[in-house]
Amino acid sequence: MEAISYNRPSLTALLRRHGIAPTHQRLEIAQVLFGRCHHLSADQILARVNEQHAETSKATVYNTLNLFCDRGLIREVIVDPKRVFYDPNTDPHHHLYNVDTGEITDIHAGALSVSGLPELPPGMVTEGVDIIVRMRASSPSVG
Amino acid sequence: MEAISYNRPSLTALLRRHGIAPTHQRLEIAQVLFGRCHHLSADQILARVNEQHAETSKATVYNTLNLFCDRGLIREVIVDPKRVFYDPNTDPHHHLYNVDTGEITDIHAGALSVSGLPELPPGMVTEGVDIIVRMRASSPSVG
DNA sequence: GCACAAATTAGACAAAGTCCAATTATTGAA
DNA sequence: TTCAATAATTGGACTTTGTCTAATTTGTGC
Ligand SMILES: [Mn+2]
Ligand SMILES: [Mn+2]
Ligand SMILES: [Zn+2]
Ligand SMILES: [Zn+2]
Repeated sequence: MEAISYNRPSLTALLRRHGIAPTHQRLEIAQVLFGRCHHLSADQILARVNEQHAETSKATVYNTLNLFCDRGLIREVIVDPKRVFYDPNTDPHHHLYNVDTGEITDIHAGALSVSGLPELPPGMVTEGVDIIVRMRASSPSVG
Repeated sequence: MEAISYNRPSLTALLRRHGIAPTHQRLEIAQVLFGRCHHLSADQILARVNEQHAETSKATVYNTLNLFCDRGLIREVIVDPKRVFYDPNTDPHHHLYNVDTGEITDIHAGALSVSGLPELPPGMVTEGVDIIVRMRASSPSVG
C-alpha cells in the first residue's frame, strides 16, 4: 500500500496526484478513508465526516466515493448484499469477512496463491480476482 | 451438484427432503431455479414464475428464496452490489463475472486450489471461500 | 470586483428487499 | 368429508442504499 500520512498537505498532494481538485469536503472524506478504520460504508463515512459539525452532504459523499474509485484512489469491496464498503488499500489483497459482526479484515496477497483458474474467453481480460473468506463463531450460541 | 430432474414429483421430493412443505408457489420457484438458467436475481425469478399467468407475489418469492437458502437448497452469490443472485448449485465452486454484461459463469472447484490462506482467529470457523474472477472485454470500445 | 467553471446541495426519485395484518391454503383428526 | 388449527401467501406500506437534478455556492483567474 502506498505510504500515506494523514495530514492535510499530504492528502491534498495525494488527490492532486490522482487529478482530483482537493476541496474541503473531499479532504474530509479522504481523511476518514485513509485514517484509522478501513472498509467503511458510505453511510459510515457520511456520519464520520459530519461528526464534529455538519459540513458534507450525502450526495457529495457518494459523488466523491465514486470519483475516488474511478481514479483508482480507493476500491469497492462487495461482500455484503446490503451495502458497498470502500477500501483505501488498492494493492491486490483479499478479505476475511465475519458474517456475524460484518467486520472485514485484509488478507495480504503475498502469501496466498491460486492455481487452476480457467482461461478466459477470447477478447476478455481479468479485471481482478476477489477472494472472500466468510467466517463465523464456531458454536453459534456458546464460545 | 445433486442430480435433479425438473418435474413436479422430483421437485416435491427435493423440497420434502429439505423439510420444506411443497406448496404450489414453492414448486414454481424451484422449477425456475433448477431449470435451465442459473444465477438469477429475485426479480428475474419473479418475472419467470409469473410469465404464463400471475400466481406468485413478490413477498413469496423473497420468503421462498430465503427459506431455500436457510435450508441449504440454494445459495446466494454476492458479486453485484445492486442485487443478490441465487445459485441452485450448492457444491463448492466459484464464479466468473462479466462486469460489462452482468453474466455469471461457474468455475468448477475441482481444478482450482488456493494455498496460503491465513489461520482464522480462535473460535472462528470458515463458512465458505468465495472466489470471484471479474472480467471485461479487453478493449472497451473495439473488439 | 466580475465572469466562468466546477463542486456542493436538498430533496425528489428509484430499486431491492422487509414487514405486517388480513386472507387463503394445507393438514390431519374426528 | 368436515372442521379447526396451523402454515403460507398476499398487497401494499415501509426502509435502506444509492442516483439524479436543478439551484446555489465556491473557487479561480482576470
Ligand atoms: Mn471538519
Ligand atoms: Mn404456472
Ligand atoms: Zn481491504
Ligand atoms: Zn454458481
